[in-house]
This record gives sequence, structure tokens and C-alpha cells, in this order.
Amino acid sequence: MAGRRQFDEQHTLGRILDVFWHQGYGATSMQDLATATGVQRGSLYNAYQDKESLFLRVFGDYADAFIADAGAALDQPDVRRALEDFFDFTIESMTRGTPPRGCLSTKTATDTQADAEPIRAAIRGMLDRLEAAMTERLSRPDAAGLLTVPPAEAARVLVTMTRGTVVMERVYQDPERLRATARSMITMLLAGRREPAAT
Amino acid sequence: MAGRRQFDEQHTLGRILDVFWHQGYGATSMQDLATATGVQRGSLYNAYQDKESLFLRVFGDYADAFIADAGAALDQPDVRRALEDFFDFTIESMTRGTPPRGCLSTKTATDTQADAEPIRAAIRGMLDRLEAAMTERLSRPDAAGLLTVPPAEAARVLVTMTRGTVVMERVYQDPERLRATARSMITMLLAGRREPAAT
DNA sequence: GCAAACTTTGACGATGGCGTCAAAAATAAA
DNA sequence: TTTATTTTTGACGCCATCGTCAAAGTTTGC
Repeated sequence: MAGRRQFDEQHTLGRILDVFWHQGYGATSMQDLATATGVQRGSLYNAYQDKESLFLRVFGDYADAFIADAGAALDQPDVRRALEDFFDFTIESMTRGTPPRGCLSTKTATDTQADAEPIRAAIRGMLDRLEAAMTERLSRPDAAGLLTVPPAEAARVLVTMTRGTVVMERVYQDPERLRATARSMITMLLAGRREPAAT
Repeated sequence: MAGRRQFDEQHTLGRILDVFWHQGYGATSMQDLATATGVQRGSLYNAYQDKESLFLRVFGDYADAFIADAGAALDQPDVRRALEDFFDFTIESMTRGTPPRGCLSTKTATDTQADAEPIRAAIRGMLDRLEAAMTERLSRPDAAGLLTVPPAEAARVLVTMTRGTVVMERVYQDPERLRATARSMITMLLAGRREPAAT
């Protein structure tokens, strides 16, 4: 039972991501990962160094997928529609699973056992990319004049808002409530007028 | 060394709150609390049942103080000033300490090891109170006509936003950035006009 | 004073985490 | 076929946690 790697890496990493996502970094032991994947603890150590390296490995995949999907949702001709789809996507993502899995990056950001700098950096990288995608969308012509604050500022508020939504999901476990709050947020952002108001 | 309680309860509970705040519920062991307070583990079990009960005990004090201070910040004649003071207070609260302690309720909300229903309920209770205080403030006459969405909706967005701010603090560790984002948020909210815009 | 009530203390056994390592096994290269 | 490389496997030692409990020690109230 050895020689070349015995387990399907794609499949294994997928399951590992799932365990981290549901349980959080700090609360997940190597044994948990071994049990969930059927790969022995020693094999995981051998293949991926330690828990932190393993986490960074799967977090990278997670972040790439998240950014891609978020970008796709934002890529709509109508700004309001784009923002609604964006929030719908984030809400759908965090409420998936039984129990709902929440948001991996937020769980990790607030996990005191995940305060190693490489982990922080990975989260920062993901949020920076999200903010960039949002800024780009809000800078398109169809948003001009509609926004109550400049695109870059708005993007930062919206990204912060998604983090808040994640927390509210944990507390109230009510997706419809989250969607309603998101709609309010969008209305606030798009309350601008094309013509400057008369003085 | 026995008979009547040997330790100063106020002082001990204060230290315990501090440990929970910094380390988070799940990452804190009874031994941590014993070490931090100088009270033996057995005495803590004897006096407070278990970790969950102890947490709920100090969380109650925390929530009361938080709501009181938040309410005081909101109690300003000028809405914009009230909201700025409110966000300044929350940001100051989460960045205090070395290292910055963050926000206890948010850390707990996203802690998978703190998913017992009594704990969830306590967090819900605190956020409900915060939302109520915010709604009340935004319903006062001086805010009328300024808001881009109704008071209750705005309150829910703002409370969600404070949760997001907490997460961003963990990630970027930059208080000034948080304040700037808060100001953008306030601008978006107060972009309403007293007179309905001419068609 | 004396007895009851309570707190403190230290230890117990069970469980589970961590990272390491040597031996066993299987494949790849020569 | 033989050798080198790599993975798997299971066990190791160490340390920390948990909740409990009996013994020891104080204080309170009768």
C-alpha cells in the first residue's frame, strides 16, 4: 500500500475544504481531516507538511472559485441587478449545506487560532480581489450618477457589508432577512441622481 | 482557605471577560481562566457550573455595557454626528488592547465551538437591542427626510455594517480605514433630500 | 463552642491533540 | 531484476483538556 500516492488529490482536497468550511480552522483537527477523507493522518502530514499549509492550499482554491463566481454575478448590464445577483450569490453560498456552512474567510478571519500571518495575508488577498472586482463594476458608465458615493468608497462599503451579512446569517439563520437587508443597502447606494440636485 | 468565597467576584469576572474577549470562546480553556484569575479550576466549576454558564454570565455584563455606551453615542442632536460617534465608539472598542481584542459578540457568533442555543440567543438579544436603539435614533424628527431608506431598514443595515467592520478590523488592522468606510456608509444613508426631487 | 454548610485544593482517569519516526509496502528507474 | 524513491501505516511520547470527587479547611449560625 504505497509507492505512488494512493488517494485522489482533487477529491481529498475537496473534502478537506468542506470540513474546514463547516468546522472552522481552529476547531478542525488533523484527525478530523483524516476521518473525513479516509486518508491517514501520517499521509496528510507527509503530503502537506502541516495543518496551516494544508489550509492555505485549499483556501486558495476556495478564493479563486469565490472571486470567479462573484465576478460573474456582477457582470450584468444593469447595476442594481448586478448588485442583487452578487448578494444573492454570497447569501446562497453561505446558506448552502446542512447545517449552513457560513463563510470560510470570515470564520477564519475571526478565529483566534488562525492568526498566523500567511493566513491573514491569504484572506487579505481575497478581499482585495473582491473589492477590485466591485470597484470595476461600479466604475462602468451605467452606474455613473447613480451612486451616492464614489465607486471605490462604495466598493469598500459593500465588501464590508458582505462580511456583516455573514455574521448576521450565523446569528439569525434567516436567508430572507439577509436578502432584504442587502436590498436596503443597494437602495441606499443607488439613491444618487443623474442631475445634481437644485440648491 | 475555604468557607466563604475567597476571590473578588467582580474582579474575577472582569478578567474572565477579558480572556474570552481576546481568545474567543472556543479557544479558551477553563485552565486559561484559572491562570488568568488566580482562581483554581475546581473553584470556577463549583461557582459557575461550566464554561458555557460562565460565558453567559460575563457576556450579559458585556452586552449591557455595550448597549449603554452605544446608546450614549447615538444620543446626539445631529444625526450625522450621532452616527459618527456611534461608529467611532464601536471601532474604539474593538481596537482597544494589545493585541486589539476585536468584538466579542462577533467572534462568538462565528465560533463553531459556541453554537449552543443559549449562546446564540444571548447574541441575538444583544443585536436586537442594538437595532432597537438605532431605529429609535433614526426615527427622531431631525433624521426625517434625510434617510435614503426608512429608519427600521436603515438600522438593520447599520447594525449589519458594524459586524462587517469588526471582520475588516481583524483582516486589515487599520482603524483609520474603518472610520473612512463608516463615513462613506453614513453619507450613503443620509443622501436623502428633505423635499422630494423634482421629476 | 459545635455542627452544618460551603469553598478550596489537588489528584484522578479518560480522552484526544500534536508532530515524529521507523518499518513495511509498492512503484519507478536503472 | 535490482536498487532507489516514495507513500503508507501504526505506534510512540508528550502534553492538555475535561468533569468529578474526596479530603481538608473556614466560616456561619445555632
